[in-house]
Amino acid sequence: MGKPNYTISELAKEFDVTTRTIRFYEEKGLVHPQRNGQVRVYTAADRVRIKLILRGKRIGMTLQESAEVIDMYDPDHNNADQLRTLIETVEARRLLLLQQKKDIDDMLFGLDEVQSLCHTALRLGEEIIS
Amino acid sequence: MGKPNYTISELAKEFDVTTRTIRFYEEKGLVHPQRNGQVRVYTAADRVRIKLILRGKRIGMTLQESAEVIDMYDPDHNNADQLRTLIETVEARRLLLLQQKKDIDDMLFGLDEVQSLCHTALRLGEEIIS
DNA sequence: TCTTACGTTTACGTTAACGTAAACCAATGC
DNA sequence: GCATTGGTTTACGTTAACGTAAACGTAAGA
Repeated sequence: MGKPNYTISELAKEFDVTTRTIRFYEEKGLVHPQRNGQVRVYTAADRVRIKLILRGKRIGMTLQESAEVIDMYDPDHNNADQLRTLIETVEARRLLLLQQKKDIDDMLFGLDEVQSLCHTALRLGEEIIS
Repeated sequence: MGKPNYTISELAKEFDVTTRTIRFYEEKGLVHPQRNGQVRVYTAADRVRIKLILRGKRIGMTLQESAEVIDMYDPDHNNADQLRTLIETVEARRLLLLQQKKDIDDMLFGLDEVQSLCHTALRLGEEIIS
């Protein structure tokens, strides 16, 4: 019943990465699995961290950047100064993300145009045949 | 009056990259500036290509991926088979971009939460003082 | 008992995307 | 005339994010 635990290969399969990758993330301090003797035991929290890392990767973040974003979630920021610094960090990251969304929208728009041209060209080709 | 041309350092300054970077893109076949004797002369088209490359970089695309996307724009795809292949490529890329948008939105949502927590914590701190 | 599956550490190899430095040429201002 | 500015090629160096391989431990199953 308690919290579910995971082996390294379970997580590797779920997220479609190699075990090497997961151990590498640990090496870089991005996850901290417990140990049962020698073998690594991953908690649900570890699993979420890996998920967030991979989400970051998909939008081109480095592991360090993902680590920073993840660190924003944990409440180890006690005093007001740290909170204000964190808020600024969050705002900076937000701006980057918004720029990325704009870049993606621009690119999607470009793809729309390409697609239209393709379809038009195909239709013209068919007309000639018919 | 004619089309504007650019030196390598003009473009480097405009896009905030080094000249080394621009020459590297040429080395990889991403731009093909003309020459005035030894020196490179960049056209408006070259400038756009560099712009698109950097846009791709911002959302985590490799140079090769950017090159592929850029190649979608040029109409060197003559026959129907090539057009259909291109349409599939466009669709695949579109799916990737939509996933990226979702990832960004998820991350923005997370940042919203973090920000709320920060502000709440700061307000509580002020109350104690007042 | 032996092999098969899964885990471990250690360490060298690899690719992408430039950085950095050397050594050189060409026009320009003083 | 000569230093400065901006361009060139060539080539080795660097960082991130793993891949790959060796060499080993261990528990389960035929």
